[in-house]
Amino acid sequence: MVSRRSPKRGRPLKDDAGGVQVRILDAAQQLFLAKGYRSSSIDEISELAPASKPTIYAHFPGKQALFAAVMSRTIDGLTDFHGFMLEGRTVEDKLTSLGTAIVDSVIDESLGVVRATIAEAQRFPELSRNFHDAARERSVRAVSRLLSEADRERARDPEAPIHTRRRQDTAQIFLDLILLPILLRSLHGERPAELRSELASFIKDRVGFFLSACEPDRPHRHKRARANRPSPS
Amino acid sequence: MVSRRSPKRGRPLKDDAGGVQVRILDAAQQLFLAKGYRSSSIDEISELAPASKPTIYAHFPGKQALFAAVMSRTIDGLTDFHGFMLEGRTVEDKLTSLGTAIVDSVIDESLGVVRATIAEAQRFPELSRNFHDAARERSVRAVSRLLSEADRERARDPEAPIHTRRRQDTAQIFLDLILLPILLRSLHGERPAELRSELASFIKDRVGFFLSACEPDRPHRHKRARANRPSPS
DNA sequence: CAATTATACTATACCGTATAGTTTCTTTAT
DNA sequence: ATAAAGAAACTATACGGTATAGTATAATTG
Repeated sequence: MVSRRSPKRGRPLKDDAGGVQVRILDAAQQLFLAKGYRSSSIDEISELAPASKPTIYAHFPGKQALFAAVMSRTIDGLTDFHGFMLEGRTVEDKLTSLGTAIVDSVIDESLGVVRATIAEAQRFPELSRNFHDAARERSVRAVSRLLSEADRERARDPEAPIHTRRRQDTAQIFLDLILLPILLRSLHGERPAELRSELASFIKDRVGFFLSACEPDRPHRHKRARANRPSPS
Repeated sequence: MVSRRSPKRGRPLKDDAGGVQVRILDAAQQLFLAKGYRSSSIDEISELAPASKPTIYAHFPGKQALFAAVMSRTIDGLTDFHGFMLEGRTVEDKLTSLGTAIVDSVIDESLGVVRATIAEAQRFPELSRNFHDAARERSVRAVSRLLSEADRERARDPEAPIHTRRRQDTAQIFLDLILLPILLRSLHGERPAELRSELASFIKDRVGFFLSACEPDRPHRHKRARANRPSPS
């Protein structure tokens, strides 16, 4: 009984771009992110790669190391929002488009990693912490830069650099207001299709709230229209 | 060779308050929440309860059912913030104490359930969804009520009921601004000790931002300090 | 020679069931 | 009443079957 499925054996072809290691990482990533660490077996990875088990152990000392390698690689490949551009005329439009782009990107790319790092926070504490810290820092940096840009466009105000620190806090708030709620719902299994229907109005709402706090002179859409407000006392 | 460890065997005493079932659920909860579904074995649970394996299977049809039972019970036992009171003189103080209480409560009670429901969102989709939806709804309801109260105390304004819907949105924002970031950091393994040091200033900051958006006339602490603020042009 | 494959193997872990024995509560017969 | 019989709930232990991490061996190919 010879090989039954694939006649491919022995040394890999010279042009096996990337090679076995990448195939192993790809397969492992797919399974780990979909089913978690404990429920993904080396045999499955071996079959999916495809790569024989000994080969896997030749490249990685064990399952844990493979998981760690997969996660680092996945994290490195995540979008960092630095390429995003601000579209729209008003500040509100700009921020809405930014929020939408961020949410979309995270929903299609990062859900698996986030779930995996949270699920395995006990088994791989350092990995989980590092991922979260790195993701936060990178996203805050990028959003912070974009917020500065929006601000600079709106009113030429060159005294900005002083508030760099504060501006990062503001960027963090922007992300927490818009991205986190959606992220949490997605992590709990809400399907993208259901989300998308509410997304636009949700983001618009949150951007409105965000601007209410940032722009003192802005009419306050959130609580109640200014006109209706009787002097409160 | 008779029983070596515990002489307790056979039919349970009539006043065996709670009984084996509770012991099983307790043990299962401890393990499931700490190590996840796949990494907790029935044998371990049996040993920890303590309860023999047949007994476990007499009470629950299988591991999945046991997990589901554990999660429902855990969810039912979660604090729903309804007993919380508003302390402090100013609105700011009231909201700060509310935020602190909520964050504290979630950090020491709910982390495990949240992690588990997220981790097993693929295996138990309904459970995960239901948990998230219920938790959201309950917390929003409670916070919403407390916000109304704070508002009513501040300015006697009995026209409130009209804005019920909006007020729930506001409560949701309050939670998203204050609870979610801390929750996410905790889920990624940040130790409570590290968090506590920043907590006070973080919550104060977020409450400030929240109020900036809600109270039009409020001085905007967020953007720049009140004292430092030169008339902004 | 170097990388890889197929295959078989070891050792363990785990779910779920089966068997037999123990203790306590409840019912029934006297 | 009280003793015997039975039912109920549990324990300890072992077993079947499967899955899984990791290793060993020999064959194959560039």
